[in-house]
Amino acid sequence: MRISELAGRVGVPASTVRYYERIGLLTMPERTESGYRDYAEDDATRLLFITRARRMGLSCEQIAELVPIWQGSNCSGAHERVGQLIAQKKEEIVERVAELSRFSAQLDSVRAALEASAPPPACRTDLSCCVPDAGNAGAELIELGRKASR
Amino acid sequence: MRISELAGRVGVPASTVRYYERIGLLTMPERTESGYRDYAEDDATRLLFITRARRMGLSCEQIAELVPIWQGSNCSGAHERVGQLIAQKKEEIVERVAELSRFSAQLDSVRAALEASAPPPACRTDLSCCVPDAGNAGAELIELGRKASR
DNA sequence: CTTGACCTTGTAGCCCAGTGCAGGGTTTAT
DNA sequence: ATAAACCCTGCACTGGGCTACAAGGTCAAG
Repeated sequence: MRISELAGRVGVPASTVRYYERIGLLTMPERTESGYRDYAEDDATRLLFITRARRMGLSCEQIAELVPIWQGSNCSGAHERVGQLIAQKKEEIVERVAELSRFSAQLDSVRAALEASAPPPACRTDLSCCVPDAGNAGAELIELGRKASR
Repeated sequence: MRISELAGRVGVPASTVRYYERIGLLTMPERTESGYRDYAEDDATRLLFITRARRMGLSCEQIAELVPIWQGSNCSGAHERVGQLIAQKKEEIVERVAELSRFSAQLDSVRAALEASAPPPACRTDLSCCVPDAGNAGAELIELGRKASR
């Protein structure tokens, strides 16, 4: 498939695909007679992995380290390195989740404070005040955090 | 307290504190006779909030929107807006946590695949070995990926 | 056989979030 | 009273991750 089809499927601009190739995140694809890039299905999968990892806040450099492992393509001495890397990533994730739940708690307390301080009538003209419960997201977060850390 | 003490407490360079002031994330503090910035305790709390939010991947712009709310300082018509914003942020957080835990699971399955395939001794010297069960791990990742995207 | 949509390379530019001077002034310790 | 350690402003620069543009080649439809 041509570059714009690949890009379109995954939802990134073609320029980004070329950029990923340039920095080595995507391998150089086959070329047609006339020099057009010609991608295989695998490339779509790989690009998808990359874009997801990006959305999760991994840098291109980190992804570059992860991709060959994900594709199971690098050998010699990789085993312990991989274990190391994965353990490290998971630690980061656990820490991140913990921070997220703390942040969520902060947000909760702000809302609680706002609701507790009966909004002075002056404050609003009418506006049936203050959001209904935004869900027990806090508890859910902690639960998720525990799962993630196992 | 002076800028470097504030910065030191929160663990950022003083230059970053000045930067946050410049872009409006931190309000301009008192000044000493000689023009030095002179911070109060509150500023430390606020800076901490900011750095946490940054570490969680919020942009400075998003934080700028959040900070005045967090400090409960803007009234008139803020109530429903606040609730909205907080609910939205929390949704984002929940989604983010979910993604993180899915990613963590992906990493687990990669490691599991690697460990299952007892590292062949040949692997050390012979570059042609390459992780046997890689294909399987890949499939699993794609499966996980599909789940994630739903 | 031309028009328009695609592709190529290369280089340059953008935005964000800082970071690092230069060229000064101030405070504190010895 | 002098050195070290801080502080000030302003401006330039970096690095990551794209994104746009120029100048051209390819290809299918009308």
